[in-house]
Amino acid sequence: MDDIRLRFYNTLTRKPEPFESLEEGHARFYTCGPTVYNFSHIGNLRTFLFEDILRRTLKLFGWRVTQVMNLTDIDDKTIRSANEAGISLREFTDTFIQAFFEDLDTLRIERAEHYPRATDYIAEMAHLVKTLEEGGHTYRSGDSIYYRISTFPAYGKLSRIRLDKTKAGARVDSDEYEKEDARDFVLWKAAKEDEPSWDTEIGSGRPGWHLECSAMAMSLLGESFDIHTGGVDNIFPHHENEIAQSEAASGKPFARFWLHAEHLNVESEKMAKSKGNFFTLRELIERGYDPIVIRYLLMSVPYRQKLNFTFDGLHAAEQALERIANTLRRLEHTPEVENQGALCQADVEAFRRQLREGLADDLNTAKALAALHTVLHKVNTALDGGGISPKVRSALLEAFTEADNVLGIFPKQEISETNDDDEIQSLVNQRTEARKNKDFARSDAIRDELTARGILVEDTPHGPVWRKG
RNA sequence: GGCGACGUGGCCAAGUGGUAAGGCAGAGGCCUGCAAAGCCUUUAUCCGCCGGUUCGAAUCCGGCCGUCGCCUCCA
Repeated sequence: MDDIRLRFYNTLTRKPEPFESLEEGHARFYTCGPTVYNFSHIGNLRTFLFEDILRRTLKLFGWRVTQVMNLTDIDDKTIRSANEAGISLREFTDTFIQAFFEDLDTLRIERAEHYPRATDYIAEMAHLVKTLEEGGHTYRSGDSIYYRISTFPAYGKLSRIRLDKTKAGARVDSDEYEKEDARDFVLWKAAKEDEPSWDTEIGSGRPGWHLECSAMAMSLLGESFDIHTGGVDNIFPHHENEIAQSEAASGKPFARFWLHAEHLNVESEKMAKSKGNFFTLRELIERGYDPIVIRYLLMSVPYRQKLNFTFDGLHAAEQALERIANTLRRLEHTPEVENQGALCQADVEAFRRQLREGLADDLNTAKALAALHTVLHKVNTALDGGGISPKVRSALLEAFTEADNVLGIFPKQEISETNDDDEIQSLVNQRTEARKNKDFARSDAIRDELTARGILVEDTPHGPVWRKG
């Protein structure tokens, strides 16, 4: 299985490329994180989930991973919202940073190694501007500092945008500051009275958005690293500007791979507050949806495809997961057989291979999930037929653990040993007794009572199995 | 106008030259005292349309139609 090579579609080259890390065995990547002025919506989370699959896949393929995800805790929106709430910026963003981490946990998204806050890296940002100034890439207008795009010939290499062909006047620049060229962007905003500002080596003010990511990425990962990710909307101008800043300052290539997650639509429409189809994770959970169902749905479509988030889709995901859980439960409650069994080692190996091939193919989660469903079907058939031998069964469980380390969708071990377990077991036993005596009226009555308590009983060839429904 | 993505059965979706994975939903059946779970059978001679290349295309090329995204701070 060592022959399977990880490949990613690189926005920079617009081609799939085999992944190699700059540092032997160590993959370093930077992911644009949330602007913490609100709760994360499912579109945000889709991108964060894609990054979760990325880091888990890198680990599956043997890399040590260092992931950095920034927290943008200073921008126009955070400042305005904090002012409206009448609290400090720090206090305001703390709340949403905490909420953000809660949402990650809810969706079983693994923690990155670093979550730098923009406001903790002001000195680094100022220093980066200083370097750019010394290199002649900037100019000042008022007390603000701008990046002069004409000094960076490679500008546009990521987005392949040609600024001279861009539709003129498509959008009026609302910035109050004076720029020499409409294409230039602000690195450093002059201090204003009602805004937070910092005194730095380049003067007093606050950082521009693009600057934050360049400074934090280079501080924590170095001037060159392996992968940079984000949503497709970041390609231009954000990532283009990051490249311009970073490479002009360091003289070295910034990130080698650029991976971008497509957006998510809701019921075929762009998610927007004005359309009433805007969902935060919290809202969906309040409506009674299991976070794992949401996770499954979000990963059922590969990250570079638009995903149409629908309630029908949520139901389909729910059913698919139910099927997975049922098979795992069957496997757990069915005794092993002495003979060869009806599932062979080769079936397990085929599953492991297909899972890896799917993930290696630019994180094709749809393919990976299909591989899982295929092996699950084989398991069910075997369980109905010749059974599964101890040897194959243990290989299978190992393969499942490996798969779930990447997918993260298996039901968690139910450790909820409630106080009435004995009572329920007693009822189940009484029902079994009644069935033995063909007293089906009584056995059905007991089953109804259990159902009312939220307990589902299933009669298997190996006796009754019950669970909380 | 510039750059780009996409169009596969009722729905989601895999598939990038060799003859349509998988899931959900529907129908019939097996198993079951009845259920539940599971299994079996069944639903695309066809992959937006037209033309071309090829022994052979959903997959390559050209045109058309349609949907969508970005074009200065929205994942």
